[in-house]
Amino acid sequence: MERESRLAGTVRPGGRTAKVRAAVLQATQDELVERGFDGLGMDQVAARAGVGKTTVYRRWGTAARLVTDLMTELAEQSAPPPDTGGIDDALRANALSVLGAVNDPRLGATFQAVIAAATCNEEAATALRAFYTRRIAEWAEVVDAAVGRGELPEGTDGPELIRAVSAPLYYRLVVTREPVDEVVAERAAARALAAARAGAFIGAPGG
Amino acid sequence: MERESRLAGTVRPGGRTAKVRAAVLQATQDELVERGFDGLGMDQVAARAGVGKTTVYRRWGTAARLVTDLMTELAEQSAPPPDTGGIDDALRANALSVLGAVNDPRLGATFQAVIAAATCNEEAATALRAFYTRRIAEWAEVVDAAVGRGELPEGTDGPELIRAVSAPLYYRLVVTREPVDEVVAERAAARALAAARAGAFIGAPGG
DNA sequence: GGCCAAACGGGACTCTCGTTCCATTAATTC
DNA sequence: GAATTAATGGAACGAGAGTCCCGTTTGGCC
Repeated sequence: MERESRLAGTVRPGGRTAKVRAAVLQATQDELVERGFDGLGMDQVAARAGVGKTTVYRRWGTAARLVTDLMTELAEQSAPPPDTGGIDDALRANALSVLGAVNDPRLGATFQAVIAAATCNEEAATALRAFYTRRIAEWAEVVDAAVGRGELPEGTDGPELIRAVSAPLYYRLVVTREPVDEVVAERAAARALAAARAGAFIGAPGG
Repeated sequence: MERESRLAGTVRPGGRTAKVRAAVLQATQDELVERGFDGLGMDQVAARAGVGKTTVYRRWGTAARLVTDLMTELAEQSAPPPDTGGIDDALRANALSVLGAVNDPRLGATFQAVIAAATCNEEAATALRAFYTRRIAEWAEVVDAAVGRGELPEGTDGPELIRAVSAPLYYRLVVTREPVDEVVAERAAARALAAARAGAFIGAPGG
């Protein structure tokens, strides 16, 4: 059953409603760190936030929506890519920023939760895709600039190259569940760069 | 609460127990295709399999275990890598075999379910990791053979190269949820190969 | 074929999750 | 600051998932 909820776009911003939202999202993240996504109960979130469970159900409805709202909140706080330095530094910076996010206790737990929510909830999946589309587009500009400076072959597909940097990291995180450290991150950046320099990213229609 | 269940290693193989297991796993896969992992109910699986729900709870306990058992069953039916042809054909074959699995209606739904189960269940995660560890090791032998024939630089890390081929596919499947087709698969293989030829896979301690 | 152990099946039971109702509190408007 | 509207909170309710009990069926073994 679909429930009309405003989430971010509240009718009366600033005031009790905003306080409730902040408290609930905070409590959600705390619970994710301690119990993970499958252990996330609306009851416990409400109790932890000092809020009635009716309110949580009314405004979010499901655990997946709770996590989705938390992600969009955190997404607005992330830093933009740098526009200085060579492309090798930029790709390394990209890999390391992913690394920093997934290895941070709070962010990492949230990350895992969002991916878990996306695997069984279409709305969460859409939000996750939108987040990465924007993030990839931002970093792709850095690639375009590098192409303009002659650091990479003409026609190099920026979004594809950025995806190629983070793909190995997420593959380890989600599929094989191997630990991800600086060595893995830097190698991912180096390998993508090597393929790009060899012209392997030329001619792909961007997404 | 932990429940002792045998799953694959049944005390009395062949007979009623085996029939029940086959029927339940079949029903599980059918339900996954129709409803996905989050819509998987033990009741419905039991009913569909023509089996008492008590039996399903007794032997599997949770939906995650059901899916895990299904995966280990399917894992034993998968084809080994070819040992003929050049490394470029082999990597392409690897990417296309992943593609075939995730795009097959039944296998694809099961795949998604296993990953979903792994994100919120440690046992499923362990089974998934074990599956990929074995799969990667099998294909890494093909890489080693290519190194022996001089097709790739000495010291190329086989497991890492194989991971690099499938990583972009799973990244799309799980994280960005973009469609995965032959073009994407072949590009993934080509890019990994380009990086390998450039020596970007030399010197990584294998996993 | 008869005995025993193990697995299965049905039904009742409990408990958790999610919903509904309504009184209360806070924010906006005049 | 009084009226109005929207959001909150508590409590009771109902549905569904998971558990338990015990009688029945099946397969192994002599």
